[in-house]
Amino acid sequence: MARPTMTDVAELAGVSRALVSLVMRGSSNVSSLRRDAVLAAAAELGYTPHQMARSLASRTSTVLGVMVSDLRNAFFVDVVEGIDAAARVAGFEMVINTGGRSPVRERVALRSLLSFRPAGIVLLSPVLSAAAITEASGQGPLVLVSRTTRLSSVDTVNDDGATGAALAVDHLVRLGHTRIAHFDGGRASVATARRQGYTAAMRRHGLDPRVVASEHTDVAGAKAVRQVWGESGGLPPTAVLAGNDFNAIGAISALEEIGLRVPRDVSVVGYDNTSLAAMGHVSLTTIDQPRAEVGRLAVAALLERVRGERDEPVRHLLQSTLVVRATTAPPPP
Amino acid sequence: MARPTMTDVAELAGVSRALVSLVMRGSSNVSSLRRDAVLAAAAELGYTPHQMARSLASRTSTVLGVMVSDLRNAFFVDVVEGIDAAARVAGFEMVINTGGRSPVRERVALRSLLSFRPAGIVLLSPVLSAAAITEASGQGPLVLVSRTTRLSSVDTVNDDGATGAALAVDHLVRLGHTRIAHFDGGRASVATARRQGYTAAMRRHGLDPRVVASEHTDVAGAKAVRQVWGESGGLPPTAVLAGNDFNAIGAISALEEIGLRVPRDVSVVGYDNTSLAAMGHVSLTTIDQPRAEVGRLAVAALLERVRGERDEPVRHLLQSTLVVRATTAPPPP
DNA sequence: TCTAAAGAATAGAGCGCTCTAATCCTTCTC
DNA sequence: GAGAAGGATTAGAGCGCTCTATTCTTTAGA
Repeated sequence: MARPTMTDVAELAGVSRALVSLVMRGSSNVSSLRRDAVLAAAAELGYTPHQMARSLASRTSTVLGVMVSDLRNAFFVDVVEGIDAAARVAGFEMVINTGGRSPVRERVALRSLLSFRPAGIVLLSPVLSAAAITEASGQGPLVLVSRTTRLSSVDTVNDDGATGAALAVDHLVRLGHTRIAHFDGGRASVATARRQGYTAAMRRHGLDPRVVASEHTDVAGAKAVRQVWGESGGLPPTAVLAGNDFNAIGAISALEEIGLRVPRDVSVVGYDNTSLAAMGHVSLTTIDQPRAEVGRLAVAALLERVRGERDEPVRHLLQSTLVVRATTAPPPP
Repeated sequence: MARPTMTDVAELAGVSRALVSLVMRGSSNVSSLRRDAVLAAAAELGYTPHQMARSLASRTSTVLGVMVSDLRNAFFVDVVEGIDAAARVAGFEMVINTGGRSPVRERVALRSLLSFRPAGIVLLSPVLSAAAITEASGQGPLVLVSRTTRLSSVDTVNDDGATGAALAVDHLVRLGHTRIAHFDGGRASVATARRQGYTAAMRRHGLDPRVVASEHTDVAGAKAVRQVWGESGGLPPTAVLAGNDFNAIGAISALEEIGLRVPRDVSVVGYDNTSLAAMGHVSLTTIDQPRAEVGRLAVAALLERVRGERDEPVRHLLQSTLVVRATTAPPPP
């Protein structure tokens, strides 16, 4: 009942264990006679190589570890799919782990991933401490997605949040808006670039930036709306650039609750173009990041390090695009 | 630069490798003197046990493999979180893999998972062939979530879709609806129970069931609406029980497009209570499954098998609850 | 016919760990 | 002070595989 091992296959095929190993690894220096015998024996026994024993003996790994800070964020899931596709093409297998946006849990998850001695690690928007990242980077190639670092042993893949935010501002200005608020992403690692891009773009247009503290959740988006429109004095914005799509959805709900129509009274732009934004019922104007490409680049960077083709860090900065849907329109007269 | 091994720690601490092994496994038969020395040495070298070598030698595994058919479905993600939490408590680590709703990819993913010789496997709503499941179940404990089987070597955790659907019908009937349609989930494995529950509940109320072929996507939901309301002859339904939340969202969009208001003109009920449904902007009446509980039960079932505490299959059928939000109301007069 | 070279197959050590059995200390008892 | 008992420690084999030599075949060349 025990699972068959290489020795079992070797015995059945009447060859040595080493030959079985060669066949399983697809070596060309094997006569087709023996190869067929080995494959037949393996099939008969239902033998499949023991991945762990294999990587232990070869001191190599075909595993790419991926730590996702938050699986509930559709953006990350799309990146994961990109990673998976690229990894499969390269003959690697992806193994995911999640940290639930908690530094402690992320640390545990990362440690668990590392205990498999993977060929490399991708951290998706980790909230981990820089120290933990430094430590992990000593164990092998490491790529950071949606987070920056100064470590030269670590590669990064980020979207150009500054340009993306500027795209949104330009779009709104073109529609005629002048009072455009930004709901900030708070401690999210991508928030800084977006905020700076927004502020710079507003200045460029000769407009006053207005950054409202918020977070990347729908609850926070709703709260920010109630705060801004609840204030007395000053004219309220006619447009909002939310920190991400979730925040935008929350904002829209809250706006409609206080009797404002989107986009007739207020325009709203999201960020990330999650599947949520695309749904007919929502139809959110938003900024799209090439998510599959993010995953692909992360894997590519990792593999370059794995193969020792590169030592210097690479910093990918991906261009975003504007996706116009139904939540933006000219401001009310 | 090579990663430290047990031998390095043993030498630095001035003890045998076996003793280091005992300390790392937390054995109580070690003097605190030696234990401290070993731990100090391990800390100094930055040693962490090599999980693969460990499980190879012990012929055991602390890995629970999880194959998720579709990470984009928030429902599964919630179950995964439940699995993760339960696994961690039991001292196991979860490793995820995804099959992208393709039988071929799922097969690859499952094989990859199995090559790690995990302690057990959870398949989340797989579209895999029954043959592949049978084969995998020979390799170790296997739990199926959101899919049924007759295999006695496999445990299952499902929600009671029939009762859940009945809950929705009862709610709508109570509001006064009599023409209630059901948008079927097609080939999704949970669709059958929901459909049967709907049909039975309608009959129980003396109403005519009306099942519309659809799928578990928003596009399909919209299409079903256009089909039903595009028909000439007969009165259209005043309420829809969608196959799941995505389908419901699509249906709502399409209804609004053809000028019908939800819930004033038509009531819509979803299924799964995904985070989507809870968002203010959507606020969907839906059926809630205890997702974290699903994950917990799956892990529990797995561990009972791992520990050899049980041989007969267990079939969990979880009760759902109705969550009333803003998409259901009495029918128009 | 003999030898060299290339190709095919294998022996055996070792990857980093666990586990069994054996050995080494203490301490306790009479 | 001898022997038993029991806890602490270690030696060494082995998990399922890969990898470096090494050996065995075969074929080609002179």
